[in-house]
Amino acid sequence: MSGLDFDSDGRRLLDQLFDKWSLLVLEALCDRPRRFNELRQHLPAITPKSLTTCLRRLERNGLIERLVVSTDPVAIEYRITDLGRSLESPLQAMLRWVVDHLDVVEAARSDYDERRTRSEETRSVPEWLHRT
Amino acid sequence: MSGLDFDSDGRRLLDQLFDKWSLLVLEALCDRPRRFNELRQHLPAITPKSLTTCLRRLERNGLIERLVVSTDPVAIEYRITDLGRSLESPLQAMLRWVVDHLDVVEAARSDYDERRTRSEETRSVPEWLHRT
DNA sequence: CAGTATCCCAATGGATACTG
DNA sequence: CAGTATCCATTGGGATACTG
Repeated sequence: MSGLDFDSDGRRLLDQLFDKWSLLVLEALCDRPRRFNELRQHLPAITPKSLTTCLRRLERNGLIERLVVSTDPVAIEYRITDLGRSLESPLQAMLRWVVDHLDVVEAARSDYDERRTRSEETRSVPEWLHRT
Repeated sequence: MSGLDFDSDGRRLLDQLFDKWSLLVLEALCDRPRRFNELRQHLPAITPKSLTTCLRRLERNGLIERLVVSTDPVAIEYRITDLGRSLESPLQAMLRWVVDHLDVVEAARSDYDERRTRSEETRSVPEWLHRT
């Protein structure tokens, strides 16, 4: 009754879905099919290696397809599948939440850090909390 | 027009939100406030260290609160904040998608792996794709 | 263009034991 | 009960260079 029951399978699926780039790549492909280097441009910070890994995973999970288009110099494009499309709206909702709440989360962090540093002048804030 | 524009800030926020346990912990707290060991029971595989880390992060991001309840032996409970609550429905949607599609994703994987192993008898499937 | 191949480091997170 | 302290293994992922 407490909502969803996650056994280890759910846990692991979550891992693969939410790696560092998957959500962003998936969103880019929701928009329209794209090619490898288009995606690289769209996600400026991604390295070719990471992008490859990410695309293979999404493909393996059935969320996207890799298509070899027989044009003159063959083009390779990635496009979302029906399964991937079914994730679109939950995905968009999450991403939208993130952009809509960037500032308030940021504020919460400053707040937290300040309270921490004020109350205990001795111990400094663990820096693992600081990476944005 | 391609939807959301993610600069590095969005990227990093995503990191912190989607660590290995955050979503699950957050969901557990959406249900009702819980105490440390309650959460441990609810997430059987989590270690105390990971749970602590996760809770501190969520707290720092303003999604949950840590409350010291002055009962006889003091009780400590974690409860979701309004900010955290605002994430509830996108979160539930994502988790629901996952449970609803566990089997079809699983099928897609078997499919992918089989096609791979069939087409190239030589190279075996990279095992990093195998961890469920 | 669409990747692969290496090298390498930082960080996540498991296991375990201990504590106010 | 609610953590903290260590130690340690894995790995995700960046940088860079190379290739069919």
